[in-house]
Amino acid sequence: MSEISKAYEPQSVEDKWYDFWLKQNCFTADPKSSKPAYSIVIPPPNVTGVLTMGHVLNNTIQDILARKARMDGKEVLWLPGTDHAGIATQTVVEKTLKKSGEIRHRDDLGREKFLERVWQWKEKHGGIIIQQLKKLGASCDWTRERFTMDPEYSRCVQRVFVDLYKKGLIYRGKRMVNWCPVSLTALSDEEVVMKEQKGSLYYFKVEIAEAPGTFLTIATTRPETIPGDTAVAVNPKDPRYAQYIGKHVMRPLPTELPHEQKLIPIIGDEHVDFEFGTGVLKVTPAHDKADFEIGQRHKLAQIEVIDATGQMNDAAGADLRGLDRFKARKVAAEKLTELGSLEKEEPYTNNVGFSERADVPIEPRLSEQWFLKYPSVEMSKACVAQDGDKMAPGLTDKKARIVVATGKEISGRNIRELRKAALAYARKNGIIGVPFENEDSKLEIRVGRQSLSHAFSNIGVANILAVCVLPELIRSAIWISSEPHQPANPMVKRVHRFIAALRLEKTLHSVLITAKEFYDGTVLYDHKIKKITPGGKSLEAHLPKEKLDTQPAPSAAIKICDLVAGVNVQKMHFHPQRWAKVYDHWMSGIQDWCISRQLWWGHRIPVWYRKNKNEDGKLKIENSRQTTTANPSSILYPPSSIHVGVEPPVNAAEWEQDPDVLDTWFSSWLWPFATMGWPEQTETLKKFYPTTDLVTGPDIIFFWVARMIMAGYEYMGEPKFGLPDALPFRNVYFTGIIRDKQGRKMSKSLGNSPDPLDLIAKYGADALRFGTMRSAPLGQDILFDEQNVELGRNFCNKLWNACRFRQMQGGEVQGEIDPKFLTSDDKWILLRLDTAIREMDAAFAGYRFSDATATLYRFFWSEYCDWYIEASKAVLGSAAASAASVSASPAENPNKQNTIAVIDFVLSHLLRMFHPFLPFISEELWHGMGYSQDMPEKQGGKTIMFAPWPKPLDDDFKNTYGLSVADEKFIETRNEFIAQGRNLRRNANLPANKKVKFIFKPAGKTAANDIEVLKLLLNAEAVEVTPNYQPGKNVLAVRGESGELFLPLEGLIDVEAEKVRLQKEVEKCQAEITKVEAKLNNPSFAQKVPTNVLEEHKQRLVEWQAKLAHAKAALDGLGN
RNA sequence: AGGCGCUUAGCGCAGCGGUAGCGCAGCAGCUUUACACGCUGUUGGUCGGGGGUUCGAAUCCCUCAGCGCCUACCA
Repeated sequence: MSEISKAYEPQSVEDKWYDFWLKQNCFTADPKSSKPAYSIVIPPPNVTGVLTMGHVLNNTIQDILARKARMDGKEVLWLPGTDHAGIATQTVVEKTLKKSGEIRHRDDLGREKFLERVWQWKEKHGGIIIQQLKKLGASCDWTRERFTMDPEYSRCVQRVFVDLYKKGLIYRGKRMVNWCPVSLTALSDEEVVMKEQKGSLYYFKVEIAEAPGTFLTIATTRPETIPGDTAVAVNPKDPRYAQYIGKHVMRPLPTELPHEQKLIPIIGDEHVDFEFGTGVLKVTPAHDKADFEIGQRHKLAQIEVIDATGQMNDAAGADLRGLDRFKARKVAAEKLTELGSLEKEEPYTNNVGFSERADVPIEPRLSEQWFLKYPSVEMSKACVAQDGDKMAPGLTDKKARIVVATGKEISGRNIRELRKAALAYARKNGIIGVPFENEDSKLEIRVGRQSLSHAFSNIGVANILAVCVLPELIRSAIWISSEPHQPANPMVKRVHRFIAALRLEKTLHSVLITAKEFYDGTVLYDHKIKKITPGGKSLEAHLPKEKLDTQPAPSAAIKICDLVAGVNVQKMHFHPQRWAKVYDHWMSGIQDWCISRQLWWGHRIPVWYRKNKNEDGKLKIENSRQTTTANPSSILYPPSSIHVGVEPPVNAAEWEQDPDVLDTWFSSWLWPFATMGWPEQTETLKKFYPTTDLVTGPDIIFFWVARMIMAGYEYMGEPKFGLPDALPFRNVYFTGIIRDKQGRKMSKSLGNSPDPLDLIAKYGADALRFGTMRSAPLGQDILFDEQNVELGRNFCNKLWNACRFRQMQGGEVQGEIDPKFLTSDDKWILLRLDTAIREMDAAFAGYRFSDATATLYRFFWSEYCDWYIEASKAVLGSAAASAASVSASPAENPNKQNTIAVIDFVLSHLLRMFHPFLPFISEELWHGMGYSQDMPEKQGGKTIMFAPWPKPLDDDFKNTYGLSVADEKFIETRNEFIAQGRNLRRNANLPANKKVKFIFKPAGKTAANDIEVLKLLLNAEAVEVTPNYQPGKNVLAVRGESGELFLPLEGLIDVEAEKVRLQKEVEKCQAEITKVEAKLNNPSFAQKVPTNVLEEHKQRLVEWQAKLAHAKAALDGLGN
């Protein structure tokens, strides 16, 4: 680094070091290492995707975590890979082929040929995003790169399918699914986005067959589905219509049907909202989810009138047949008008589900699909730490008891409000039982059934101190335990969650709760013996039975508190934690997952059906796309006609494989362990599973995070892995969403999404990383502004030049600092470094990366460069002036040598703190400055990547070098003083380049160097030290702790500006004094306030009074 | 409709019970020998409105308003 350029040029540096790291295998993870493991799996990007700002944010965070962990001495695995992204990829390839005119439909090529083309596409575009990640500096272990359609990975997917099938969790069924008429596939609920659509609400009347002349009016947004109606529903409680239940109406469409086929029944169903529309609902079981369920309840027929492509079929009648569903809507409305049935049409806006990928309205459609009942739901739900969980450990302390014992009044205008307030209070303070309002609206603490319900729903398992389960619940609990996948009422689910939570405590894993124990009374979790105490005897002994339900008084509750404490479940943490609530909510209402997709690109379902010849010679194989039969129940195959297995059946010719593939997420959810060699117990799994952190966006919390947790429990929880916990990761960091300056989402159509590669080319990868991280506070969306990247670039340049400055002082790296020669500024910067390291550690502990960058920015720029470097010139400059030649050795001047040693000390720490954020420039300077030479080969000698993360300075260090808070305080007040001195110049209207003479009247003794620093930082011609100086007229003056500083104006400059400034100062002082005095004069203030605060205020008053006196004196000095 | 979050200087944010702060932008002045991708100084705020608790509120509570996100959706 002898000829170091004036500006940092990232382009020449970045590739060089990335290649170096790769060649030296710096990113590869060794499962045999004795170091503790740190692991993270990349959220696999779409294999054919390109890097977006979202990826930049996400992967920068992961890289920061990985690099920090390496410096902490961990064996780091950052496992990269890509996702085959079924629908997205297939759609892109299909579009491209159609665009080139090669095909009109994928059927033109056929499955095999089409897949060939997708693989070709993958080969061509698949590597792009990986290369881009490398540009960003991502330190992934590329030797372990995985793709979700790698042969081994595919095997994992099939194995899991087969396993879940055998467990009875995967079933095939004819259900209402979200059908995409463009992609021609079913979608999961998560792949459907709701959008507001303007349309019409059509009111049409139908005649009641049994009461000619009587009409019912129905409101609908979808008249085209009338031919599919098989009933009309009203709410049985609706007095207007209840009388008609059981009668029939004439369905107006299709018109050509004979009379008897137009008759459909009027049914009563609670689902009907009598406030909406007319209160009469047409029921189309084949094309609406809710209607389907009504149909199930009333055993209605299902008539499909819309085909897979969104066109009306024969059943829709002659008028609509062959029409597109939207066109058909208009035609149907016209038809109704013709029939005199349409009463009115009003504009109406409603939410319609859209296919996320194809961006067209989905069509609820009956079809045969594969479904999964999620496994390990209870464990997965309970393992994520919820808000307030952290209170659990302290719940047995006084705080928890006081809440109850004090019986604090909580008010509310009505019962509902009262309950809300009570719950909020309980949540905040820890509770025993749950505050509950009784018949007189008085608050009481109730232990019992109601409290349980509230406790579970509102406070979360971890905060519950005592739980008494009553018989009614107990039966439910047993039921749900034996039927884990049955839908259950909310109360039962809560109980179940509680039990799951108990089981998470290892000692409880095998505790069985018998029906008798439940039924006999109460079940308790006894914190002391860490057991559920059966039979409820322990509780009965302390609490008379009648108190349980009726007299829940605080005193009773306290007794329980002494005996029993809550369950503390803190396994996995979300950052920010509020996402845990979202997760919990979704897990509570979890629905079976439709896992089959009518696509070709993906993992083909490992199910084969025996070919059966019909009379016509055609193969009789269930094909979901052509099924129109109305059998809603799941289809059971005799074992001889279905084969489910990883391997195809023998006599393959007699079998036909299911044509469908699996949802992409059905492979992604295995990512944390399928990438590590599962189902074998590999070295990698042993060492690196569970992973430490996961970094992802909150938008895939359901798609991916939740499912990975469930898969983790289901598959890594097996005894053979011997894991204390099966969860796939310990922390989940949710990034914000990147938006543009105006707060809009980045999108291709808006063109507001910059290409990260352009930004890297323009500013450097480090600049992009730093700029992004600096503007990305935990838990908030990020407004992207190129200015941030520019700032990152400037920052790198500043760092570059700060190091350049050190280089220009010459000499070898100075390792030894001699306490004898430390200046005040040296001590100060060392103490500031200590603070910075501590702040960094705190920021990392809380995943607050923007705080970390703020600390780096402040310490390096505002403290090190602006103050320390400038002050150090007082020491360095004098020697430099006398020995400008290159050969001049700092050794000739021990003061200079020592200051350089401090600079080297600070910079070598600083570069390491920068490294996770700025990997390239920190590495370049690490070597360029020669800091690598002092380090052991494997700890920074070869690369800064493995240099140890700086530790805060310990007391030993501080004692050795005589660092104390007083040193810090001294420089800080000195700096304020200098700022005021500079302000004097400014107020005297002196141009910055004009050298003037200051007079300094020290308050105590002052080191010579401190005076020199003063001169330098004030840009003064000289600072004369005159202990007895008496300012005359027209002398500007400021006062600080170390003394007074004067600037004689010698009649050169007008003093008005300074007068104005001083006047303002006087006013400010007076205002502050008034404020403080007002407080101090308040008798209750002095009485009630803690003494330290009182002292602080008194001290403040003295300070402001002194300042005021000084300002007034200065004003007088100017001739007032 | 429910849930969550946000509202502090022109913009982006921090502070979360004890003298209102940071960065950017703005303004003024500087080729001060590391850096103009820089240096120095500096102007901007009754902390969304209202009420309450407190000796003391940007900070805690209630309430209203606006913005955003998520979940669920009524045909």
